[in-house]
Amino acid sequence: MDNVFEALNERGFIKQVTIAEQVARLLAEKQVTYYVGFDPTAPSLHVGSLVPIMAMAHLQRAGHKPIAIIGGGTTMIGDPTDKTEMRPMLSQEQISANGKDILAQLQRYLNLDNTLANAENSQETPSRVGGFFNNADWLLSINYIGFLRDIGKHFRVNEMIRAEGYRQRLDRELGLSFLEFNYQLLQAYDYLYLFREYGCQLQLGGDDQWGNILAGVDLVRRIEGERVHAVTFPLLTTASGAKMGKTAGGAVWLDAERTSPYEFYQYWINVDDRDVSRFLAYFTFLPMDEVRRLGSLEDEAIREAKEVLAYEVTQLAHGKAEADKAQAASRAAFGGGNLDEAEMPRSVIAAERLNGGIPIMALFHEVGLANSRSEARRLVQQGGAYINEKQYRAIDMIVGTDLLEDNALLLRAGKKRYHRIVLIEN
RNA sequence: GGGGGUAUGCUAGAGCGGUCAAAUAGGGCAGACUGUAAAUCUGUUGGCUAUGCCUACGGUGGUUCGAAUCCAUCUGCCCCCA
Repeated sequence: MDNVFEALNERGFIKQVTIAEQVARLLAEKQVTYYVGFDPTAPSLHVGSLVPIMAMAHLQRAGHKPIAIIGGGTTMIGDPTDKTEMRPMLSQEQISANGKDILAQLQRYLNLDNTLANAENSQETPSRVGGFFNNADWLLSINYIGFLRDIGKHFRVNEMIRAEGYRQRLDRELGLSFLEFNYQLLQAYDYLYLFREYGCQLQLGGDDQWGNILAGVDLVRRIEGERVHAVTFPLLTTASGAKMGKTAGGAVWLDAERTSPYEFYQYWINVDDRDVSRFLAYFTFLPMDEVRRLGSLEDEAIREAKEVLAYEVTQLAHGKAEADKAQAASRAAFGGGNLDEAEMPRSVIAAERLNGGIPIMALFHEVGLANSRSEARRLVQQGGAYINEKQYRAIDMIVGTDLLEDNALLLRAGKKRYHRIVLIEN
């Protein structure tokens, strides 16, 4: 095993560590079981989760054993650390359904045994294959009095309220419900449980989880007398300060249904110049030499780096075929390539509708390039509406068959959003 | 349990009873510039069968010719006292 810890550090994954030398040595000496928790409130992960996923993948490639858990139990509490608001409470069915989808996504990056999804697939289990669990499995059945006596007694309230996350909530007017106050205990208990059942010795998470993770570290030490470890990732923001992975239409999801490979690719190729080298280090497996080379490109040349970034990340998330298509489409749309071949959002309409003519506003609205007719109207008025790369500014424009090229129309809204309309007979 | 405060558009946050689809900022969108970048400038930002109409200012019900603005009540949140 090479030095993964150093590799992770070099790639920028490490923000805080319990004891760096110990963790580095541990990872160098033997196979370590490590875990990361994922939020199961949506049926898909988004690009923000790629940081922990990539870190896990690096570790697994280095021979260590991952465990991914979804917080079916803790989600029912709501982590007060993300002080914005309480997370929505979902039913257990919903959470485990989401969990299945999330597992499928994780499996693109990690070799995980899908105990949760379908048991039939468990052939031989190589030792590196990781696990995937829902902490509801052990949290839901907890006996209150027993938990208080066994676990609760190890937590000092004065210590807890001194912690940053809680203090903020207490200082502000938001307040903190008793329910939320218990979140940390449950997360700590997860760690204890995974240590006991699977010998898990390392938990990784976002830096906002530091306090919660340490609570688990302490709990294991107090009860089991064993030293386990914690590593946090820096919380990613883009160079312009926005939260990573947010875009006009909302989050950038890993699910191809929610964010098409093309859009996904576009997200990455459009990142701020200043983010390119960091992102290459985080989100691709390219050797650091290559990352540094690409990252040092300047001005126009940096587009090469962005293209590599977009291609690599898309390939990891959606596979080579999709990445190739997304790349071709992007080149076509922005590099003067062949737009006809390009893979882009498309829809079909009946030929006879076009014979009658369709108002331009209705057309842009219908294909989703505008959220309402009013928005479409604005788009047209402001010169953002193009058909076959020709701008149309008249709101009373009627689109008819005369505009067809190869039996299709290429709509464009603004600079970057394309949509192809293909005619079908009947 | 008692007293007080607050609830506005994507967010934050103004808003004399009429001239409020609602100031301002951020965000979004579009245009110019450019490298599918950043910064900057300009326009725009509820919906629609569109110089007008409809729906909106926590819910409901009132007062009024007329309410986001007044009253009652309900709900949520916050603060103080117990």
